[in-house]
Amino acid sequence: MRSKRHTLEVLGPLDLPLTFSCGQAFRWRPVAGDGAAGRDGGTGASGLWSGVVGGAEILASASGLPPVAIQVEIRGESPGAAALRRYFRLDENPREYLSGAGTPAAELAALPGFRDLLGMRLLRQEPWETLVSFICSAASNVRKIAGGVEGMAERWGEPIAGSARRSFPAPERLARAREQDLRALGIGFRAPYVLGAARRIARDGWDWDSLRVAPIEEARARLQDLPGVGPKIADCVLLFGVDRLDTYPVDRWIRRATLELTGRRRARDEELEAWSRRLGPGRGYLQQIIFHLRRTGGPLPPLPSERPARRKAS
DNA sequence: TCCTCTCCTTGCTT
DNA sequence: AAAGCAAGGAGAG
Repeated sequence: MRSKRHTLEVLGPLDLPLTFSCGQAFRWRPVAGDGAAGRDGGTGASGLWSGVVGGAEILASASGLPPVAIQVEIRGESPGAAALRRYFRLDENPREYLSGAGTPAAELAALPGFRDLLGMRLLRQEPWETLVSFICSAASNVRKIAGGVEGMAERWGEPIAGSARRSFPAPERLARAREQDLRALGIGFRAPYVLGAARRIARDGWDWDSLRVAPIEEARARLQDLPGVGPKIADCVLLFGVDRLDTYPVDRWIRRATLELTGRRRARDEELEAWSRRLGPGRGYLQQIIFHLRRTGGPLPPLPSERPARRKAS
């Protein structure tokens, strides 16, 4: 099968390495530099990335100066250029999530380093793969999660024509796996959760589309009914898998960062989530940037509007 | 109902 | 080298 190529024009800033490595997706990896070079040590210095979307391997790279674009080469069943634009969320400009001067979102954007991260694109990923990925994320790290997800694809996924990679296996396929074989991939105590979720969905069916429009509390409750899915993972699935940017997943890093931003010493997760609503409808995207900012840039200063008023000396 | 504690795998870090 | 730690969840108390 001949591979197809597309040039996807980008609205707004774009940082492909950040987009693929920030912890939202787990099947993108740098392609070693081609030819005699090949000495980037897997750092992606060649600028070329390989990922799997549906039944296709996508080779992606960012083209140079404005107009910025993503060059893609597709192997396997092409999802089509329109679907890839959706996947990369190229129809939106991330700056829109900061609109509204004087709002907490705008204050966030003023923090040092924040603007440099606007090239992070929130991918519209496949819900089922997102669910499994984040079930595996419990008390883990990006590297281990990626190993587990890739291992499931290698073992139970469908081959992709013209590619060495495989699609992510459907729930019905994972439901037939043995727990022991899942554990062999290194996902440990999360194996029975993955298996349980796969079996439930394979047996009872699952309507992802209704999660896209359901009231957020109802959507969260439905996901949390699955084994291995609590509040944090439910929110991640909603955010990354069904395009619900009106979620604010609270993990230990976001908890710490949000406490700092609000200038509070302690708060329950629900209170942090309630505060996040002031960040507007794009708070899920902002969460992802805050996460990265907090992990790489140290403590965050309180936002001006949240800073407790200083008492005047009497 | 809500909070806190412990256990659960694995592998890398200190 | 033993202990700590990592994008949590489930179960007990």
